Amino acid sequence: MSPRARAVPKKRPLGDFAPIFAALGDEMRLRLIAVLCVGGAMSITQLTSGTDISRQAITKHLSILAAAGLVRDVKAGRERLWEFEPNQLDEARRSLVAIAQQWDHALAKLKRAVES
Amino acid sequence: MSPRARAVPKKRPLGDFAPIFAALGDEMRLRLIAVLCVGGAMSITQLTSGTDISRQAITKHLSILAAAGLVRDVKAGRERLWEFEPNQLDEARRSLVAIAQQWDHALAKLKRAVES
DNA sequence: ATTTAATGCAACTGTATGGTTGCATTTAGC
DNA sequence: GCTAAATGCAACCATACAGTTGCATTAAAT
Repeated sequence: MSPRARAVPKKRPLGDFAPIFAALGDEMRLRLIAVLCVGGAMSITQLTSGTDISRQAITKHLSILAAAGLVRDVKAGRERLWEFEPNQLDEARRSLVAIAQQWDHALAKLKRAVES
Repeated sequence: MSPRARAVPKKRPLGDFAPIFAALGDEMRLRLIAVLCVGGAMSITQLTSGTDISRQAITKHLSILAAAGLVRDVKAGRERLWEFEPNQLDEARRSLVAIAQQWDHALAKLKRAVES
Protein backbone atom coordinates (compact mmCIF):
# COMPACT_ATOMS: atom_id res chain seq x y z
CA MET A 1 0.00 0.00 0.00
CA SER A 2 1.29 3.43 -0.94
CA PRO A 3 2.00 6.07 1.67
CA ARG A 4 -0.62 4.89 4.10
CA ALA A 5 -3.89 3.00 4.29
CA ARG A 6 -6.93 5.25 4.49
CA ALA A 7 -7.43 6.02 8.14
CA VAL A 8 -9.83 8.72 7.04
CA PRO A 9 -12.74 7.27 5.08
CA LYS A 10 -13.04 8.44 1.49
CA LYS A 11 -15.23 11.47 1.26
CA ARG A 12 -18.39 10.53 -0.58
CA PRO A 13 -20.37 13.19 -2.38
CA LEU A 14 -23.50 14.05 -0.46
CA GLY A 15 -25.81 12.78 -3.18
CA ASP A 16 -24.55 9.26 -2.64
CA PHE A 17 -26.54 9.13 0.56
CA ALA A 18 -29.86 9.76 -1.10
CA PRO A 19 -30.63 6.02 -1.54
CA ILE A 20 -29.86 5.35 2.11
CA PHE A 21 -32.14 8.13 3.30
CA ALA A 22 -34.80 7.03 0.85
CA ALA A 23 -34.61 3.54 2.33
CA LEU A 24 -35.02 5.03 5.80
CA GLY A 25 -37.90 7.17 4.62
CA ASP A 26 -40.64 4.66 5.29
CA GLU A 27 -42.30 3.94 8.59
CA MET A 28 -42.45 0.19 8.08
CA ARG A 29 -38.80 -0.01 7.14
CA LEU A 30 -37.76 2.02 10.16
CA ARG A 31 -39.76 -0.42 12.24
CA LEU A 32 -38.06 -3.38 10.62
CA ILE A 33 -34.67 -1.88 11.36
CA ALA A 34 -35.64 -1.27 14.96
CA VAL A 35 -36.87 -4.84 15.35
CA LEU A 36 -33.76 -6.38 13.80
CA CYS A 37 -31.62 -4.07 15.82
CA VAL A 38 -33.05 -5.16 19.12
CA GLY A 39 -34.04 -8.72 18.35
CA GLY A 40 -31.11 -9.84 16.26
CA ALA A 41 -31.34 -11.90 13.10
CA MET A 42 -34.88 -12.91 12.13
CA SER A 43 -36.69 -14.73 9.37
CA ILE A 44 -39.18 -13.14 7.00
CA THR A 45 -42.16 -14.87 8.58
CA GLN A 46 -41.04 -13.77 12.01
CA LEU A 47 -40.77 -10.22 10.79
CA THR A 48 -44.14 -10.44 9.10
CA SER A 49 -45.99 -11.59 12.20
CA GLY A 50 -47.02 -8.55 14.15
CA THR A 51 -47.54 -6.46 11.06
CA ASP A 52 -50.74 -6.09 9.12
CA ILE A 53 -49.22 -6.35 5.69
CA SER A 54 -48.36 -9.39 3.62
CA ARG A 55 -45.17 -11.42 3.67
CA GLN A 56 -44.30 -10.26 0.16
CA ALA A 57 -44.59 -6.64 1.17
CA ILE A 58 -42.12 -7.29 3.98
CA THR A 59 -39.82 -9.05 1.53
CA LYS A 60 -39.87 -6.00 -0.72
CA HIS A 61 -39.05 -3.70 2.15
CA LEU A 62 -36.19 -5.96 3.14
CA SER A 63 -34.71 -5.90 -0.34
CA ILE A 64 -34.87 -2.13 -0.41
CA LEU A 65 -33.07 -2.02 2.92
CA ALA A 66 -30.56 -4.56 1.63
CA ALA A 67 -29.94 -2.55 -1.55
CA ALA A 68 -29.11 0.40 0.67
CA GLY A 69 -26.75 -1.77 2.68
CA LEU A 70 -28.73 -1.37 5.88
CA VAL A 71 -29.50 -5.06 6.37
CA ARG A 72 -27.93 -8.29 5.25
CA ASP A 73 -29.33 -11.77 4.79
CA VAL A 74 -27.86 -15.16 5.55
CA LYS A 75 -29.38 -18.39 4.34
CA ALA A 76 -30.05 -20.86 7.10
CA GLY A 77 -31.55 -24.05 5.79
CA ARG A 78 -34.98 -23.45 4.44
CA GLU A 79 -35.23 -20.02 5.93
CA ARG A 80 -33.48 -16.75 5.32
CA LEU A 81 -32.39 -14.70 8.27
CA TRP A 82 -32.06 -10.96 8.09
CA GLU A 83 -29.79 -8.93 10.28
CA PHE A 84 -29.06 -5.31 10.83
CA GLU A 85 -25.89 -3.91 9.30
CA PRO A 86 -24.76 -0.74 11.09
CA ASN A 87 -22.10 0.54 8.69
CA GLN A 88 -24.24 2.47 6.23
CA LEU A 89 -26.41 3.87 8.94
CA ASP A 90 -23.36 5.26 10.64
CA GLU A 91 -22.19 6.82 7.41
CA ALA A 92 -25.59 8.39 6.99
CA ARG A 93 -25.29 9.81 10.48
CA ARG A 94 -21.89 11.23 9.62
CA SER A 95 -23.26 12.86 6.50
CA LEU A 96 -25.80 14.71 8.64
CA VAL A 97 -23.03 15.82 10.93
CA ALA A 98 -21.13 17.09 7.91
CA ILE A 99 -24.09 19.18 6.82
CA ALA A 100 -24.50 20.59 10.30
CA GLN A 101 -20.83 21.50 10.40
CA GLN A 102 -21.03 23.36 7.12
CA TRP A 103 -23.97 25.19 8.55
CA ASP A 104 -22.07 26.16 11.67
CA HIS A 105 -19.16 27.26 9.55
CA ALA A 106 -21.38 29.42 7.39
CA LEU A 107 -22.91 30.98 10.49
CA ALA A 108 -19.53 31.73 11.97
CA LYS A 109 -18.41 33.39 8.77
CA LEU A 110 -21.57 35.49 8.71
CA LYS A 111 -21.05 36.51 12.31
CA ARG A 112 -17.50 37.59 11.60
CA ALA A 113 -18.67 39.58 8.60
CA VAL A 114 -21.32 41.36 10.67
CA GLU A 115 -18.95 42.19 13.48
CA SER A 116 -16.32 43.73 11.27
CA MET B 1 -44.97 25.36 34.10
CA SER B 2 -45.47 22.25 36.18
CA PRO B 3 -42.60 20.45 37.87
CA ARG B 4 -40.05 21.43 35.28
CA ALA B 5 -39.70 22.49 31.69
CA ARG B 6 -38.52 19.71 29.39
CA ALA B 7 -34.75 19.85 29.43
CA VAL B 8 -34.79 16.46 27.75
CA PRO B 9 -36.62 16.61 24.42
CA LYS B 10 -39.76 14.51 24.19
CA LYS B 11 -38.94 11.08 22.86
CA ARG B 12 -40.52 10.73 19.46
CA PRO B 13 -41.41 7.31 18.12
CA LEU B 14 -38.95 6.27 15.44
CA GLY B 15 -41.59 6.21 12.73
CA ASP B 16 -42.04 9.96 13.07
CA PHE B 17 -38.74 10.45 11.33
CA ALA B 18 -39.79 8.65 8.18
CA PRO B 19 -40.99 11.84 6.45
CA ILE B 20 -37.72 13.60 7.24
CA PHE B 21 -35.64 10.77 5.83
CA ALA B 22 -37.92 10.55 2.83
CA ALA B 23 -37.34 14.24 2.20
CA LEU B 24 -33.59 13.66 2.42
CA GLY B 25 -33.87 10.67 0.11
CA ASP B 26 -33.50 12.55 -3.13
CA GLU B 27 -30.29 13.70 -4.71
CA MET B 28 -31.65 17.04 -5.86
CA ARG B 29 -33.05 17.84 -2.43
CA LEU B 30 -29.77 16.96 -0.73
CA ARG B 31 -28.11 19.32 -3.15
CA LEU B 32 -30.59 22.08 -2.37
CA ILE B 33 -29.93 21.65 1.32
CA ALA B 34 -26.19 21.77 0.76
CA VAL B 35 -26.50 24.93 -1.31
CA LEU B 36 -28.75 26.68 1.20
CA CYS B 37 -26.51 25.54 3.99
CA VAL B 38 -23.41 27.09 2.52
CA GLY B 39 -24.87 30.00 0.60
CA GLY B 40 -27.52 31.19 3.02
CA ALA B 41 -31.04 32.24 2.06
CA MET B 42 -31.76 32.12 -1.64
CA SER B 43 -34.63 32.69 -4.03
CA ILE B 44 -36.23 30.04 -6.17
CA THR B 45 -34.74 31.36 -9.38
CA GLN B 46 -31.31 31.48 -7.82
CA LEU B 47 -31.70 27.88 -6.71
CA THR B 48 -32.97 26.87 -10.13
CA SER B 49 -30.00 28.32 -12.00
CA GLY B 50 -27.29 25.74 -12.11
CA THR B 51 -29.73 22.86 -12.26
CA ASP B 52 -31.10 21.30 -15.40
CA ILE B 53 -34.68 21.01 -14.22
CA SER B 54 -37.48 23.54 -14.30
CA ARG B 55 -38.28 26.17 -11.73
CA GLN B 56 -41.51 24.39 -10.82
CA ALA B 57 -39.65 21.20 -10.10
CA ILE B 58 -37.42 23.09 -7.70
CA THR B 59 -40.47 24.66 -6.10
CA LYS B 60 -41.93 21.21 -5.50
CA HIS B 61 -38.73 19.95 -3.94
CA LEU B 62 -38.63 22.98 -1.69
CA SER B 63 -42.18 22.38 -0.47
CA ILE B 64 -41.31 18.80 0.34
CA LEU B 65 -38.30 19.96 2.30
CA ALA B 66 -40.45 22.59 3.99
CA ALA B 67 -43.11 20.02 4.92
CA ALA B 68 -40.38 18.02 6.61
CA GLY B 69 -39.24 21.13 8.45
CA LEU B 70 -35.83 21.14 6.83
CA VAL B 71 -36.13 24.52 5.19
CA ARG B 72 -38.15 27.63 5.81
CA ASP B 73 -39.24 30.46 3.54
CA VAL B 74 -39.50 34.17 4.13
CA LYS B 75 -41.22 36.54 1.77
CA ALA B 76 -39.06 39.41 0.66
CA GLY B 77 -40.89 41.71 -1.67
CA ARG B 78 -41.65 39.99 -4.90
CA GLU B 79 -39.36 37.12 -4.19
CA ARG B 80 -39.40 34.31 -1.69
CA LEU B 81 -36.21 33.40 0.06
CA TRP B 82 -35.55 29.91 1.33
CA GLU B 83 -33.22 29.12 4.16
CA PHE B 84 -31.92 26.01 5.81
CA GLU B 85 -33.48 25.04 9.14
CA PRO B 86 -31.14 22.82 11.15
CA ASN B 87 -33.48 21.60 13.89
CA GLN B 88 -35.14 18.67 12.19
CA LEU B 89 -31.91 17.55 10.62
CA ASP B 90 -30.33 17.40 14.02
CA GLU B 91 -33.22 15.38 15.35
CA ALA B 92 -32.84 13.00 12.45
CA ARG B 93 -29.19 12.62 13.31
CA ARG B 94 -30.08 11.89 16.92
CA SER B 95 -32.54 9.23 15.82
CA LEU B 96 -29.73 7.45 13.97
CA VAL B 97 -27.60 7.65 17.07
CA ALA B 98 -30.45 6.14 19.05
CA ILE B 99 -30.66 3.18 16.69
CA ALA B 100 -26.91 2.67 16.85
CA GLN B 101 -27.06 2.69 20.62
CA GLN B 102 -29.77 0.07 20.73
CA TRP B 103 -27.61 -1.99 18.43
CA ASP B 104 -24.60 -1.66 20.71
CA HIS B 105 -26.76 -2.53 23.66
CA ALA B 106 -28.07 -5.65 21.96
CA LEU B 107 -24.53 -6.68 21.05
CA ALA B 108 -23.32 -6.24 24.60
CA LYS B 109 -26.18 -8.34 25.91
CA LEU B 110 -25.39 -11.04 23.39
CA LYS B 111 -21.74 -11.00 24.36
CA ARG B 112 -22.60 -11.38 28.02
CA ALA B 113 -24.90 -14.27 27.21
CA VAL B 114 -22.19 -16.03 25.23
CA GLU B 115 -19.57 -15.56 27.92
CA SER B 116 -21.70 -16.96 30.71
C1' DA C 1 -48.95 53.53 -16.15
C1' DT C 2 -46.34 49.95 -18.42
C1' DT C 3 -43.18 46.68 -18.49
C1' DT C 4 -40.90 42.75 -16.81
C1' DA C 5 -38.89 39.69 -13.39
C1' DA C 6 -40.22 36.31 -9.70
C1' DT C 7 -43.58 33.52 -8.42
C1' DG C 8 -48.06 30.85 -7.99
C1' DC C 9 -51.53 27.63 -9.78
C1' DA C 10 -53.29 23.80 -12.38
C1' DA C 11 -53.40 20.19 -15.64
C1' DC C 12 -51.03 16.58 -17.62
C1' DT C 13 -47.46 12.60 -18.34
C1' DG C 14 -44.52 8.76 -17.30
C1' DT C 15 -42.61 6.03 -13.95
C1' DA C 16 -41.65 4.37 -9.29
C1' DT C 17 -43.59 2.57 -5.13
C1' DG C 18 -46.34 0.01 -1.74
C1' DG C 19 -49.39 -3.23 -1.73
C1' DT C 20 -51.96 -7.41 -3.23
C1' DT C 21 -52.83 -12.38 -5.01
C1' DG C 22 -51.72 -16.88 -7.08
C1' DC C 23 -48.66 -20.36 -7.95
C1' DA C 24 -44.00 -22.54 -8.09
C1' DT C 25 -39.88 -24.01 -5.45
C1' DT C 26 -37.05 -25.54 -1.68
C1' DT C 27 -36.27 -28.06 2.53
C1' DA C 28 -37.20 -29.82 7.39
C1' DG C 29 -39.61 -33.60 9.61
C1' DC C 30 -42.15 -37.52 9.98
C1' DG D 1 -41.22 -40.54 -0.14
C1' DC D 2 -44.74 -37.30 1.44
C1' DT D 3 -46.41 -33.36 3.78
C1' DA D 4 -46.16 -28.90 5.26
C1' DA D 5 -43.60 -24.69 6.29
C1' DA D 6 -40.63 -20.84 4.50
C1' DT D 7 -39.62 -18.65 0.67
C1' DG D 8 -39.28 -17.07 -4.35
C1' DC D 9 -41.34 -15.33 -8.62
C1' DA D 10 -44.48 -12.76 -11.45
C1' DA D 11 -48.47 -10.33 -12.67
C1' DC D 12 -51.34 -6.94 -11.37
C1' DC D 13 -53.46 -2.50 -9.13
C1' DA D 14 -53.75 2.08 -7.13
C1' DT D 15 -51.52 5.91 -5.87
C1' DA D 16 -47.62 8.99 -5.18
C1' DC D 17 -43.94 11.38 -7.21
C1' DA D 18 -40.73 13.91 -10.34
C1' DG D 19 -41.04 16.39 -14.01
C1' DT D 20 -43.20 19.19 -17.67
C1' DT D 21 -45.97 23.13 -19.91
C1' DG D 22 -49.16 27.03 -20.10
C1' DC D 23 -51.17 30.77 -18.06
C1' DA D 24 -52.31 33.94 -14.13
C1' DT D 25 -50.62 36.99 -10.46
C1' DT D 26 -47.69 40.12 -7.88
C1' DA D 27 -44.52 43.75 -7.32
C1' DA D 28 -40.01 46.17 -8.64
C1' DA D 29 -38.36 49.45 -11.94
C1' DT D 30 -38.44 52.56 -15.52
